[in-house]
Amino acid sequence: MAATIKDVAALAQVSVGTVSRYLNGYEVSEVNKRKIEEAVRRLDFKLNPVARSLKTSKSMTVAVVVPALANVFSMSIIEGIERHLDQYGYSVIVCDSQSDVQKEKAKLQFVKDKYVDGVVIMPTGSDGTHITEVLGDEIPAVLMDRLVENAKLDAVLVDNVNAVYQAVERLITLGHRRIGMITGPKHIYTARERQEGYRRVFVDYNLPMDESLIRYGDYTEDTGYKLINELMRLECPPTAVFVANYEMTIGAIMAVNEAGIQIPDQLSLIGFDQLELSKIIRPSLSVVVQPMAEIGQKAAEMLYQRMRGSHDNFPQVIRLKANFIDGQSIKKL
Amino acid sequence: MAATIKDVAALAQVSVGTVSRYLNGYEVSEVNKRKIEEAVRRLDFKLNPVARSLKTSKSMTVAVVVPALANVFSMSIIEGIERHLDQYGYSVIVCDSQSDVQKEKAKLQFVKDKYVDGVVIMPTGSDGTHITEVLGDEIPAVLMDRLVENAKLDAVLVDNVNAVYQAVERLITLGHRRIGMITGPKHIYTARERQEGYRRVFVDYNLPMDESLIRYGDYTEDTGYKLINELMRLECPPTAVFVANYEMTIGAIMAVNEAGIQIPDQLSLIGFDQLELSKIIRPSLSVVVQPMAEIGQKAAEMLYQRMRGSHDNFPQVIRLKANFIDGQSIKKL
DNA sequence: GATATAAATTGAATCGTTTCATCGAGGAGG
DNA sequence: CCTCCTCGATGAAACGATTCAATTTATATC
Repeated sequence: MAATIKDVAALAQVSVGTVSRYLNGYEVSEVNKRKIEEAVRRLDFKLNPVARSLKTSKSMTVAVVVPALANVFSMSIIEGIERHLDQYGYSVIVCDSQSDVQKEKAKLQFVKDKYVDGVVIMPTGSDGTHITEVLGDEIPAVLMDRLVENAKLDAVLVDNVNAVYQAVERLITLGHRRIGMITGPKHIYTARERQEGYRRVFVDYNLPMDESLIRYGDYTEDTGYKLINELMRLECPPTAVFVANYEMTIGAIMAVNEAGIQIPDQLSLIGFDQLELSKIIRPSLSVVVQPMAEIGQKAAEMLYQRMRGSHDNFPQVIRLKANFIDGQSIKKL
Repeated sequence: MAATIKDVAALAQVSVGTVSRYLNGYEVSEVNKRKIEEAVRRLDFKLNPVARSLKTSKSMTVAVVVPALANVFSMSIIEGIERHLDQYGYSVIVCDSQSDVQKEKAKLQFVKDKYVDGVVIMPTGSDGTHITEVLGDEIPAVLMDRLVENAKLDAVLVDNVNAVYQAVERLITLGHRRIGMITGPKHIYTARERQEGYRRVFVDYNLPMDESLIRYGDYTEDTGYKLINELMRLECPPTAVFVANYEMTIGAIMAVNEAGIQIPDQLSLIGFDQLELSKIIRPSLSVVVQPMAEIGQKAAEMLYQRMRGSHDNFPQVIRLKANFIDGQSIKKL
């Protein structure tokens, strides 16, 4: 059906080896070069990447494994990755681990078996044993957003500690003392970091910290809703709440709306991740936003270097800054 | 390095042909079956999909081409596709055409050259000539969300006409007559459909329609912002506005907030696409929501049938219903 | 037990590349 | 003129599976 390298060789009257050399950018004589180009054109020859992969064990494909595809965070990152790797001829296959470590492992095995050249992964658990276990060290992997234990890997992270620090510090300086925090599961890296940022403010300002004001959700809308209600029903409720991811922020806002709590008069609120929140909600919500496209781009860049065989200062950890966007959802006490 | 089918055959003392039969689910004698299973286990044998692809010309990969990755609509659909196709062992390559027909064509060529088994595409233009031109008819393709001219293809669409009809009808029955509409570019299928829904209500209710109240944006936040301002600055502004996609809805809400326009008292508003909008905005926004996951799932299902060689009633067009979610953003006049 | 039929097995050819040992031509140096 | 190099060209052997014609084995029938 489609022309093969043999057809090209035959038409150009050279050996297949020569055609292959030409196709892979090695020196061939001027005259052969012209003959081959002519033949390629006349046959509309396209190199078969599958056959090539079989020989080279390279697929020009990378995989991105995330706990969920359909959220702004994942997709912005994936867009960044796709855009960056596109220029080098790589394609990106996406995998949804559905926040399940078993599934994550299965997906890694799956893409490994498919001979992907690299993977960027947003791990779903705090342990990374299975990652290196499956991928070995032939397939480069880059972590993003979350660090894991028991796996030496490159990573692109956001400085959650200081992002949260900044937000909570703002609350403190405006006079808040009872500050609620709704964060993620203790076993997730980013959640721990965000919590640490919170803690540090209290330490640095030498203020007492009330552990009962920290609530651990699972990064879903439902828990955001539930936990803020818990906080507000305390006999001495917080005057401000910081919610440490997007979905939970949505849930919290819903709860607040339903309960008719006035923001910022009755409660100051800081959200996470989505600039839009600040723009469409009234009063405009103060939020911590992460540089999502940049995470994707940096991860892609790092992975690309590794796939090209560079082992410079491995494992490398890049930390990007998050921004605190001040809105009108904080009251000065 | 990794075990091959030959190693398995050698260890099990059968021919590679038999092993292959076993692996592909054909009948093998009980005793051979056991021997092969034993060998597979001991060697930790994994079938090499690349080698298989070379023989079968199937890559067990599909591509999804969308105008933009980083929006909820695309990603929800992709999630639906990935989830559905995962069970059959397919992987999903994502491609961002950046709303550029040229790039779309290039991406199609790219994935075709990679031997994908099928593609689902959300076309960026109204013409589909390049799609069939590139893909030929060996590679099945399914359109989603938008129909194109000059290409006979399966498609999964949303009944935009009636979704919009429902929303606008609601406004009419509540007494609104000057109803603004902010829709997409005239050359995009969904935009035309949404506009048609609007028009029909006026026809059916035998009411005069003011063309100047229909504004054509480009589905971005910016134009949503700009166009609603234009509408509100008319000497006789609309009492209600329907915004026909998510990004423009965001823009419109921003503009409304900035201008201090009270909803629904001074203006009734209906948004699009995102249930969240209804939940977090006060007063809760009435929205038309599309069944995004279902679009992905149906598209995947159709594509799967085609990839398996079924040609039943081609080209098949599936239309899904959108839902109108009533909020508190509409005032009874 | 002989024969016909069906089912399971074999092993080589094949898919379309890359790679590598080998070869030949042309140029430089003596 | 001869030898030594260098470089491009050659063609066959991989890569790891599937497939198919040919062959063996098992099963059924009389």
